Amino acid sequence: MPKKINIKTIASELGVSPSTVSKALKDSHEISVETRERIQAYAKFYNYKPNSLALSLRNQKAMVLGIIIPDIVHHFFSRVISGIEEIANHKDYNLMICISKDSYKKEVQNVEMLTNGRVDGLLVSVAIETLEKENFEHFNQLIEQGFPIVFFDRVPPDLEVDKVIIDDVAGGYNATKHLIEKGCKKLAILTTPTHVTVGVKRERGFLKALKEFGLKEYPEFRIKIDEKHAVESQIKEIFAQKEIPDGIFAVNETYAAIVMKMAQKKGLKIPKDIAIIGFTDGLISRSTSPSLTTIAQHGQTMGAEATDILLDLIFQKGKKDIPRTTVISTNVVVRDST
Amino acid sequence: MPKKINIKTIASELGVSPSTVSKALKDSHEISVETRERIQAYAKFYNYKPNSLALSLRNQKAMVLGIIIPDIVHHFFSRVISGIEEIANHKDYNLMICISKDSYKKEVQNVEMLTNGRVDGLLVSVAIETLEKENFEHFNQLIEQGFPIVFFDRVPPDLEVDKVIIDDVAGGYNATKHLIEKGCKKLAILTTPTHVTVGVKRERGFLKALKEFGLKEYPEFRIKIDEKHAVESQIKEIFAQKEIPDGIFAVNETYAAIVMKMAQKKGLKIPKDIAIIGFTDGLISRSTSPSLTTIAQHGQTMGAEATDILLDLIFQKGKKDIPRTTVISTNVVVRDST
DNA sequence: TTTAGTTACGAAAACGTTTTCGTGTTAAAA
DNA sequence: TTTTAACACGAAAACGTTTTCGTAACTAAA
Repeated sequence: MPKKINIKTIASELGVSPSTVSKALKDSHEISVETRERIQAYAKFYNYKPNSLALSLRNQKAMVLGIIIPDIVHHFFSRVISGIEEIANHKDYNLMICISKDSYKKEVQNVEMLTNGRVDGLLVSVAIETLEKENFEHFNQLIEQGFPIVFFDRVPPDLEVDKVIIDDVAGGYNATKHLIEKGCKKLAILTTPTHVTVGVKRERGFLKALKEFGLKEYPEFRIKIDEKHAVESQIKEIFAQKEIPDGIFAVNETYAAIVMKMAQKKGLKIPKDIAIIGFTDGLISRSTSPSLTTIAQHGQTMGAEATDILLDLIFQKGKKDIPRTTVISTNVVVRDST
Repeated sequence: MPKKINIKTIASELGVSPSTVSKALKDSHEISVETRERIQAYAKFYNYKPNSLALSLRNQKAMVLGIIIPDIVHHFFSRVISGIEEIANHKDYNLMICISKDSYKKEVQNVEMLTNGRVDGLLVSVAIETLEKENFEHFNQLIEQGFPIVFFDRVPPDLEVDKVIIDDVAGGYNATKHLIEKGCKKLAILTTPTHVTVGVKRERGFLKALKEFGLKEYPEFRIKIDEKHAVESQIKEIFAQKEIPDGIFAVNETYAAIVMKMAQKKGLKIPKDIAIIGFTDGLISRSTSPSLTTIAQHGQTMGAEATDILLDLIFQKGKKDIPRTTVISTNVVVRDST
């Protein structure tokens, strides 16, 4: 098989100019039928494909969307990407994915590398370290330049920018409400440190539900889990009290699965002695025994929605609408743990 | 903030030529110290970043690696990508990910789109449909052109090309051996249709172990699951026999989790009545009750290994070594289901 | 026969870089 | 004073396209 071929070689090989070749390949009527066919046949035979880089440079369009996520080994993010891919693919856009590993530095690097002509727009879920630092300068510059960008899931709190988020407060509220409706009175929550926005919001929904239904708050049943240390030993606190809760809301699947196992090890029956509800309807929820009632997050929908917005932004570049925040609602998936 | 700036604007703004700017930014000693500093200061102030497309076009290097995978919502593939990312990132390469959705057509499109200057090399796990069709023409062309390409996990069987695979036969063998050592005599296997190479290989290992240890084969306990239909009803066959098996080898995590639940529903104790072993050490295995003994696949290692090979290929472009097949070994992760 | 209008193609610029090769100026050596 | 060398910069080509504009040749109308 011969090496990769380009317009210039076709031109010189066929004794015409590059312009003629370019036009012929686009079926321009500027070129005579014979010449056109001759060129097209040659191109087909040698399997000519235009160089994307040259095209992008010329057209000032990369036909690529950039994604920056904290982690890829993560069911929810995979689903989001899947949603993004679906929409992007439909409009002939391709994906360039970078992983920040929740590091501020890597995120800054990723942003810089992607926004220099490589991509036409950016979909970002912010790194935890960035959220802790509260330093969004790298995004600010882009936004002021009018670079198309949409944030999803983990978003910078006070930035005037398009966002797609899960309705975490409502999710937390509904999860709690579900537990209460199942008859739980003493509720525990396994949540995250305060800088993880989603955890905080779910917790807020939890508290809201408690208040609304007139249930007591048990501070000793509110565990903020720091993943830097052993998760189990932190959860153990719940069972160390003289009175254990009769319902647990875990702000993610993993915590829910862990606490379920720990409870079972203590001889507690689920949901009879303790009901457990998780967040994120991933693979884990289905495979625990009993299977886990959860709040489904619809990551795919989130990805699709964010991409729709981004493509709008790219398309109507220039005239900027005011940024909007889109909320993806959740729903309770009832299984056997409640 | 001003708009994005480039070398030309810097040049005209500062009354020098583009060449001077380019050299100054690279600290060339061809340019006087004052001019250099003037240009660098200006560039820094206006946050100049070179356009990657132009660079790639000029250098004939994209500094991007292409990945084609069948699916991204898949723990194993996520891990592979994570491994790829780690190595690639170390060498300043970025990732462009395409998802074939196991469709032949999409895979061909992906290959074409990636290999036209956009990426310097390709990492591919082949779509199921392609394996069924046994049509690898789109890869053949690349290989003959000497385009750097490495296949992983799902590889084209008879192509002279670099591959990184899991030692599935050994994995299946070890899984089966483990069951036998635990005292199982009547072994069942939940496997895939014949065109899924990995399933077939794991099954081969299974059969090899049976033979070696002198155990009987039970054709009625060999279920080839077709995911196009309800998985449960196919598995049910196992329990419909008058004698049920005392050990089950599932060629993936999902089947293992499903059969475990079904067995439990029949009132069987695990591992007392039936031992179960899965394949792929993912999230599910940890969260079932009892937790699942599995064969760990080391997806991350596979990704890293494949990337190492690909980068070698890219680096020593031209002088082609003979293609090698690298085998990533597995190991048994013993948990509570056996 | 002149003019106007097609037809069919090529030259050149542009996208944003880098790099090779000149070249004009100045300073040092002969 | 002339030659040589170093210095500091610019022009231009190249990467692979597309597109605007120009124009030679031919055809048809006046």
